[in-house]
Amino acid sequence: MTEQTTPPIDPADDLPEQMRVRREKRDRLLVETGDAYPVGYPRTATLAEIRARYAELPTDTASGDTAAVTGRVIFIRNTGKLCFATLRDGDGTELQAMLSLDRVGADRLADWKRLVDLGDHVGVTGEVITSRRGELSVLVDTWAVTAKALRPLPVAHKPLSEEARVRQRYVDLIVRPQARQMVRTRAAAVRSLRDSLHDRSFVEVETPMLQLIHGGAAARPFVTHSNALDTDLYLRIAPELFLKRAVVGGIDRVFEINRNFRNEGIDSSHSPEFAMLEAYEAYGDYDTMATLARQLVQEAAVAVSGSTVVTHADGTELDLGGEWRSVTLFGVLSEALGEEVSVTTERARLAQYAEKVGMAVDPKWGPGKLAEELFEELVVPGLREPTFVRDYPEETSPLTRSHREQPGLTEKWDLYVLGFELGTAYSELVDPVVQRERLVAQAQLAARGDAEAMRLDEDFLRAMEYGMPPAGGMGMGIDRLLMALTGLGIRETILFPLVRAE
RNA sequence: GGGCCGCUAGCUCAAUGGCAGAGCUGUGGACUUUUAAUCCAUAGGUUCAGGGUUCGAGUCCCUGGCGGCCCA
Repeated sequence: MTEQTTPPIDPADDLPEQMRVRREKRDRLLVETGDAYPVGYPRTATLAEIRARYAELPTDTASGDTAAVTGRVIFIRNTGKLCFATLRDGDGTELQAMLSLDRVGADRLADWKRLVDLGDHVGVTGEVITSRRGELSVLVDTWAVTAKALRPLPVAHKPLSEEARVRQRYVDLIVRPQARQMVRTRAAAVRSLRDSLHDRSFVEVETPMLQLIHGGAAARPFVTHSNALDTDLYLRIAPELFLKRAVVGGIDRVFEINRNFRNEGIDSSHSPEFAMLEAYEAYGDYDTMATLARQLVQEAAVAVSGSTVVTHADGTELDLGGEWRSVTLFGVLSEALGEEVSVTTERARLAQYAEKVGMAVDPKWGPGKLAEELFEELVVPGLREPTFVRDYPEETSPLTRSHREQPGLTEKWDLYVLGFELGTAYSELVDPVVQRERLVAQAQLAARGDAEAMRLDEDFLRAMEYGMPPAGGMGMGIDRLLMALTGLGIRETILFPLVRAE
């Protein structure tokens, strides 16, 4: 129940002291200087421009030039008659401002000490000089608060808790250079992917996020609702079926970089929304896609770090250069088991291996799925260097062309690095009759309650019946790529990852 | 879904069942060359929420919330 007659309690009354103090400073700025949030500041140079222009200015020298600069106060040291502040620009460049009694006068010096806090945005105008310690500085004549911060910054030299970093990324970005760097690293990597694909005549398209039927992968979808159509829609789990429609229509080299949504677990390597590159190339196959994937990653590494050898946050190096190791699924699994297994190995024997290593076996798994599970358990954690794992069983890859030489296998590879899957590619299945058979089988699984199985997409099958050229298709996780390039967890690579409500 | 660990000042963290603390931050003061400045003084708490045991609970028990790790 709301009491209408009494005025609401001033929320400021209930604030922690430090926020109350900052609000009072804001009020004083409004009253005494007219504004705490002016429309701008007559800036003549960015901090980076000043740093570049006066890089050679010797210690304890006055340049004779006046500049007006802006930045967030990230460091402040006030003494009796001389104050120092470090300003930082959005690009991370820092520059010192110095306020001396003889330049700004007693009143404005007192104002500075009284009203300016760590975290405020300010503009300062004065001569560009170097301090006695050689620090490039603006010796201030006039200054203004351009945006008063009402919340204190966290302690600069203690790491924020993991949770605070993710929930308040804006604070993380202010206090942690690596967080700012990740934003730019990610942008550089994504830009590199686009440039590399454009260089190879791939056309970028955007296909539906909202789909009537979700398909192209095995995953549980998010469901939403269209009021206009009065029908449920799915957030896409993959763009695959639309990109193939585009190839049918003659977009021979096509790609999309966009988000997929999977209504599944959230942990250090899984986000419910994740960015993905998918590319299709008419008259390509899984070999041309392997070359493409390798070049995309190597060019992204160079774009991000200048070398195909990337250095991770913990200091370890990862060499992404050269040709990459290429193995077959059953070859590398046989190696791990110490005995030869193949796609024709009976399920019972594979189940024995699973039991031996203490793996839980789902009775619904066929021999192909069982082999893949064994591979994931025994082999994947050790795949640190980039490795193509080729030739998966037909059983688990319904949208993949059968192997041109080996019955029961498909022309599919998964690319592993640092023990996780970075990408996957197929020689695409383009026979519409076989495609329909396999999709019908999947739909029957769905009817038995397998939420991950695909429903039958008749429009996709109709498109295929018009004839899709032979093609290679490839998918790569963008967040995973950033993990490979930086060695960080997925929540660090995503600027604003989904978190539970506070 | 299961198990374990955590949640205390703005931030990072202490505190045998017995007065809820430190550093940084803040506030007041000193200091015209600081670089995580220094010195003096000082403020700041619904200990995640609710319930229970107890003379007494941040601490023990129960329920819930949020987070992390491991497992499925």
